[in-house]
Amino acid sequence: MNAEARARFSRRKEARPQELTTAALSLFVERGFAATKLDDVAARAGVSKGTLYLYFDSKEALFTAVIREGIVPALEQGEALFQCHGDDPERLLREILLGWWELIGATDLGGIPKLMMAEAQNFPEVAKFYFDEVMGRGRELVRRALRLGIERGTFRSVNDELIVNVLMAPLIHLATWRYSFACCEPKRMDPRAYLDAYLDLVFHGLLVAGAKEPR
Amino acid sequence: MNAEARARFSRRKEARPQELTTAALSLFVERGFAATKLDDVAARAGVSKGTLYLYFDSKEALFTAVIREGIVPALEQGEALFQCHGDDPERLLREILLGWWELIGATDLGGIPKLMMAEAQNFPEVAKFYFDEVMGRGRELVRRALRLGIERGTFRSVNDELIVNVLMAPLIHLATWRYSFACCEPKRMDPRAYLDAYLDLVFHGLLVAGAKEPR
Amino acid sequence: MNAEARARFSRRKEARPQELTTAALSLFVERGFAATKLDDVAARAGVSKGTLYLYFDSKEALFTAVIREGIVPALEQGEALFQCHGDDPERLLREILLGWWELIGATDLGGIPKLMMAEAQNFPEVAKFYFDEVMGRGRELVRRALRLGIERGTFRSVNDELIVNVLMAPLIHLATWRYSFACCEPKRMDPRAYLDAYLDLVFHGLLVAGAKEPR
Amino acid sequence: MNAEARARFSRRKEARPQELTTAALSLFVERGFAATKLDDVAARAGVSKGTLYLYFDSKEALFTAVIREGIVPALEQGEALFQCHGDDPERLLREILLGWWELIGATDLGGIPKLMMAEAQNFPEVAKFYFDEVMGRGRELVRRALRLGIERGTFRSVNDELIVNVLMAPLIHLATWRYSFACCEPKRMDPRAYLDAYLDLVFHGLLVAGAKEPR
DNA sequence: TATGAATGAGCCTTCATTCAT
DNA sequence: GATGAATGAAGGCTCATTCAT
Repeated sequence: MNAEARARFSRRKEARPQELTTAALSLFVERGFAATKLDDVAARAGVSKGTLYLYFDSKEALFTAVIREGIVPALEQGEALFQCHGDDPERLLREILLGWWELIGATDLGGIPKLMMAEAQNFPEVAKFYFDEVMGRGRELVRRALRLGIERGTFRSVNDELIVNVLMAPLIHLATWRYSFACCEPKRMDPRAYLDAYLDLVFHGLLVAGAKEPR
Repeated sequence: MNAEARARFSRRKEARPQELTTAALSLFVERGFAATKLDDVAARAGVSKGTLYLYFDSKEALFTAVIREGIVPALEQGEALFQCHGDDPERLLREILLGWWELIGATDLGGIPKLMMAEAQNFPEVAKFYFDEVMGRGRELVRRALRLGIERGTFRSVNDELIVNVLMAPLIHLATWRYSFACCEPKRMDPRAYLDAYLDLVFHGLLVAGAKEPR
Repeated sequence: MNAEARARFSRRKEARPQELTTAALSLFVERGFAATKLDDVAARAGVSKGTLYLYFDSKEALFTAVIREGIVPALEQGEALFQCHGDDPERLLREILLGWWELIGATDLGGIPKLMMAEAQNFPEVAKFYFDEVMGRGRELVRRALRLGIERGTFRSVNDELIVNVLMAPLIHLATWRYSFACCEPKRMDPRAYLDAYLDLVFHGLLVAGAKEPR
Repeated sequence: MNAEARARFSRRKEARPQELTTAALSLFVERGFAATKLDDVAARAGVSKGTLYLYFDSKEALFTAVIREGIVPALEQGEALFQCHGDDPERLLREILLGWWELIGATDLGGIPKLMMAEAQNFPEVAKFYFDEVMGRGRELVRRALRLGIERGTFRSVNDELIVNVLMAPLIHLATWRYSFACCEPKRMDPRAYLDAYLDLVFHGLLVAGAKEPR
């Protein structure tokens, strides 16, 4: 085997796990874990059923990989983005929330919250990991922005611990929507308009009365 | 068998379907539809597996009944409650939102949104029914309160169609939480405190700037 | 369900495990454990594949039951038979050896030694049970007869512990033969003649020189 | 590549088949044919799984080779050894029986009888070959010694055809033991002591009454 | 009406076999 | 010749569904 061929081959081999988790994610989100057949996962990834087992020990191991390896990169990317905007709490918070949507909610990863909520009780260990490492880190970003705004007197003095959940809920809801009731709507909801209405409400609710209008 | 015994027996017989849907709901919510075994549903309802088929044609028919017969009564009860409070939009909206929590979110029915979201794509017809008849009617209640407040000049002029979703999301999130990540929390979130922070944010966001502080 | 029907039904149900272990034994002996399909076991027992799992948790549990429940009754029967012949060592030993053949070797149980030898390393726990509870008890019978003969001066003073194995080997060999090379023989070996030659050799080897000819 | 290296490499290449059959034999004996994975055979031989198929067409072909090529050389060696001792039947027979143990029973080949008995019905053609070419030739050696002894008046007039089987059984039993119940024994049986007890019994059983004590 | 033994289609998983490198 | 990734047929096991009682 010459070097080039090995390289191509090897590139293929290294890409396999992600090809498989991507295929698995889309089907798990669409149908749920138990209702998804590994045959279909393999077919969507363009390989045979047996190939799956070269990379994952079991269906459950595949699920774990889908969650663990799916979202951590996006999370790290997000954390990197929001480490510098230290001076304007409103802008910082707005960018974090919109950034979540653009980096996760609007992408293929947007189904992970739905999937993880549906399966949390069936996979307590994965749920614990997701709760601590994924949700925990995401919430910390939001909370720091809230605290900064409160300290600066830009935001009202809210309970940041609880408000984080309230703030995230409509975003998660919107992401989940695409994989649940979207097809029931006669005319599709425009995510952009939903986000505008959401941010408008949120910042009117957060900014202190005398502050200038939210942008 | 005397008349009283017959009556009790008959009451029992008529109660069977609901005993079964109740058992099924709790398991469907906990594990998901596909991962729930009819054996377990029957056992939880205290009957044998075969008995299930005297009342429901199939597992899917059971699911349909769980959704259709589970939530419509609560919905009707809710609609009846909120038909009269016509004069104070803020109080009306607050009571609708809190009422949803108390009548649905905090009860055994609180898992239905989670269940229905998870299975919407597997049961498009049930999802359509739920979207139109359950969510549609619930959203209509909220929207009417919003419109009233806007017309009266109590609320800012928001896009009521979109804001309804934003308003409901944190409530649904809280209800779903109990069946997903609640067990991951080191110290449990207090629903009452969450609701207070939520309503505080929402009404600060909705009331016009000059209006008196939300209660 | 009336009493008679229930009885017949119930008789059926109680007989099932043994019907299944009997079918399994014959196939395990014929093909080996790993090469035997549960489909075939079920078919031979006249039931469907799923029925097997009403009575045995797994293929391995079926194997365990085949061994444990197959041979212990025969063993107990054997022990009961040979508890009384205390006065004539030669006759006692002869009857024990022939009795083993008639009660086990020549019956459907005759394949168990072959099966157990083939699978001992795959099922160490079952092997331990078989070694201790089955072989151990069988060898003890033979050894007691040997000792009695030695004490009485009928048998030469041999190492009874080791000779037990030597004595049993040709019997086990004959039983195993039926499930291995029997079909390779152009003309079938006559078990009766084999046993006669075996006993003739054994008693000529055991009896003290001066003793009268073995019968 | 210099001549020496080529030679070593080539020696290696020619040794491959035997390295593979040796690895396969040990695993087949330990676990049985069906329960042995070719992955493990290849790993034990230090090659990759694909390499196996350069030398054997299928798993069954490997089994055939294990039996055919494994034991025939030992058999030929044995036949060569015992062609000359024509004058002393007792010594001849004793050396044949002990020779079988040392050449086959005590070596890696000792598991073949166990393996072949277990798989005879699954591989009728190999069984036929083994029965005719291996067992047949071995038995013939023993039978000739028996006949010689009977003709000379050293041995009693036994049915040599049947007694051959009786004589071989304890040896095969001892060889099989190592691969079955050996690990169940609290204290291991000493093969040498077993063989002594066995030969003592056998020759006391065979020699005519008046003959001098067996050695 | 109620039961629970029986069924068999279907899925996860394994592993002998192939083949591109 | 040697490798090991890929294949897919086959088998253990589950569970929704049926039906005799």
